Amino acid sequence: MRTLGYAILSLLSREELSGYDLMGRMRERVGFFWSARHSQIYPELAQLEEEGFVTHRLVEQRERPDKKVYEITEYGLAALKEWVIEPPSVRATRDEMTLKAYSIWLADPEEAITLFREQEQKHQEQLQRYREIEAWMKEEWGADLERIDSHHFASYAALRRGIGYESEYAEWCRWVSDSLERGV
Amino acid sequence: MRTLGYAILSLLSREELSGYDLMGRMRERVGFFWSARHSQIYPELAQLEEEGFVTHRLVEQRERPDKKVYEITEYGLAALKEWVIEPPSVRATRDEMTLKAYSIWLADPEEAITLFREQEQKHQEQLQRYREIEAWMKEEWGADLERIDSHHFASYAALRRGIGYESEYAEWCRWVSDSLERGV
DNA sequence: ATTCGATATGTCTGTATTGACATATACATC
DNA sequence: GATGTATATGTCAATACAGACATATCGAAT
Repeated sequence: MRTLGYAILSLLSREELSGYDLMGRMRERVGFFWSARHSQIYPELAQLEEEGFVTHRLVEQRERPDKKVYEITEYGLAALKEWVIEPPSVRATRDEMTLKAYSIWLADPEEAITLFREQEQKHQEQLQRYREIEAWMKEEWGADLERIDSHHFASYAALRRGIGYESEYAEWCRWVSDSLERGV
Repeated sequence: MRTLGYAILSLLSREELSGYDLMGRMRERVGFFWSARHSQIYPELAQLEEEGFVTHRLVEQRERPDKKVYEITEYGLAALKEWVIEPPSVRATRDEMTLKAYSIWLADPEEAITLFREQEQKHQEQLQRYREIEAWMKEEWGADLERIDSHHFASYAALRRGIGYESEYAEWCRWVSDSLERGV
């Protein structure tokens, strides 16, 4: 199956969601390591349903347009459980900034410094947002964060990756811009 | 222009290469942050030539099949220099392991531990390879690594990102598997 | 009344990327 | 002579993904 399919199942295993709400959850919860536009999500939901991984029911609403609420099936949950412990499909890491760094010797140092300082700032800001969520999780969920069969633990594990990633990225940007500044 | 086009230009700005040799260089030098199959590289070279960024000449060989050797043009070098200091196009980070971690609460702990230990090992091994290259660079290039207009500095800057990335990834995998083991 | 924004669900086209298919040369080994 | 491997260059089909196009409901504000 498609990784996007599992990303959707991973959200539906926690709560029932409409396509629209799924978009929001995707952005909030798993957006930093998997994302998709609605133009990809709606067809994927249809296919998941065709394959028997999810079902939907129509929910009529008074104050908003009606919606289709999707629920994971037993079969879908079983597929998700299997996928979780399988080795990941080898997928090339692609990072444009590292590629730019590889050609940084051709650049005007001042302009390169500006670029890397800006990027450092962006990753620093994202890191800050994650740290705030981390503080909130610890406050709100407490000891649940250590219960490995709790979805709170799983959320925290993913967040830790976000923190580590942004932290390392910001540090690297700082190292590059500092090196450029020393070399000017 | 396409990022792959710049990846190719970044290699051709350092040396002339045939499509086949470009494949090799791509794998060795920038493979960990940008990669492509030959089925993408050959058409890309043709398009870069059509757009005036590169030119090629035929080189006849005796002990091997003949080849097309590509060279970056002045125009191509100017385009590369501009691209290097431009902010990167926003590209979604996608990481399947983090997505799996988000659903780890559904998994059998023993099997999850195996998965994350294996992944830790893989990233640790890659980190080791990078550290060896780092040692070689320091030995071989010495003070050049601090000359910001030297391509050796740029190579080192990219390598540092690889080291940071793998180091952080391995550490995260270890944290996850240790947490799972404590929780069993 | 109209306009705007949030909610809600879709389709379509183009590009990026992978994996398979396809072909040819030259050397080394069996 | 046959087989395998590295070198060398391509095409083609399918999938993944982004961005644009398209439509409709409902509440709030003008």
